[in-house]
Amino acid sequence: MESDDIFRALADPTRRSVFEKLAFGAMNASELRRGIAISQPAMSQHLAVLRSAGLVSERRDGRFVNYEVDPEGLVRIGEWLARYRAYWPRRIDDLKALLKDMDQ
Amino acid sequence: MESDDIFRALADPTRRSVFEKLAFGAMNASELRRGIAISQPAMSQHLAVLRSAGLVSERRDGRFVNYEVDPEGLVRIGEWLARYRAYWPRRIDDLKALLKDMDQ
DNA sequence: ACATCACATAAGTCTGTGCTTATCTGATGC
DNA sequence: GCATCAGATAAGCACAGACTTATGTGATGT
Repeated sequence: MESDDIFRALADPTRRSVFEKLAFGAMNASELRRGIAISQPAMSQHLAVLRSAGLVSERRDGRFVNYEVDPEGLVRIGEWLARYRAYWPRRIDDLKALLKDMDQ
Repeated sequence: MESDDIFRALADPTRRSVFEKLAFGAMNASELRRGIAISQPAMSQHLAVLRSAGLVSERRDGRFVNYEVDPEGLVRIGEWLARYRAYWPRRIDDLKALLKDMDQ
C-alpha cells in the first residue's frame, strides 16, 4: 500500500496546482510553468515527485515531454477513501455501490 | 479550499495509521498508542494535526478524550477527487452520479 | 488536600524537503 | 559541426516538521 508517496506528493500546494492544471489536458513542463513563479529545475523536481507517486505520466515528444494525469494515482486515492466508507454522511449513500465496484 | 491541511496531515504514515485505527471506532489517546512505539506527546501532536485538518473530532469524557473519524474531512477529500472525475477509468463510471450528489 | 492519572503545551534538536545556481543530456535547426 | 532549446540532475542552503524531555492543566480517587 503506497499511499505514502501519493499523500506526500499532494501535500505540497505547488504540486497540487500543477496537477490541477493537468486536469485541463496534457502539457509540457514549460507550459506548466506559465503563470506560476517557479524555476525550471523546481518544476522538473515537482514533476518527478508527481510521477513517482503515480499521479502523472510522461510521454516524450521530440525535445518536449508531455505530462498528463495518470488515473492510477486517482484510483489509489479512491481505494484509500473506500476504507472509510462507513463514515461517509448518509446523504452520499450512493457511494457504497461505487466503492464496491472499486474493490474488485 | 483547505485541501492543504488535509493532504499535509495524511502525508505522515504514523498519522495515517492512527486514522486507520479510528476507522474501527472511537478511541482515546492512550488506546491509540497501544501497539505503536510512540511517545505520549508525539501522539498528542499528531492528533492535534488530524483534528485541525478536520479529519478527526474529539469528545471529552472525564479525563479521557475520545477521538473519532470526522466525516467532514473525508467529504473534502471526495470533493477534491471529484474535480478529476474525467480521468477515472470507465469501469468506475458510477462515480459520476455520486460526484454530482456531492457537488450540491 | 494531595497524589495520580490522561492529556496538552513548550522548547530544543535533527532530519526531510523545496528551493537555489550550476551543469549535464539529448533533440532540433542552421 | 555547432548553437540553441527542453528538460533532468547535482550540490548546497534554509526552513518545515516530527521527534525528544520537561512542564503545565484539569479531572479522579482517597
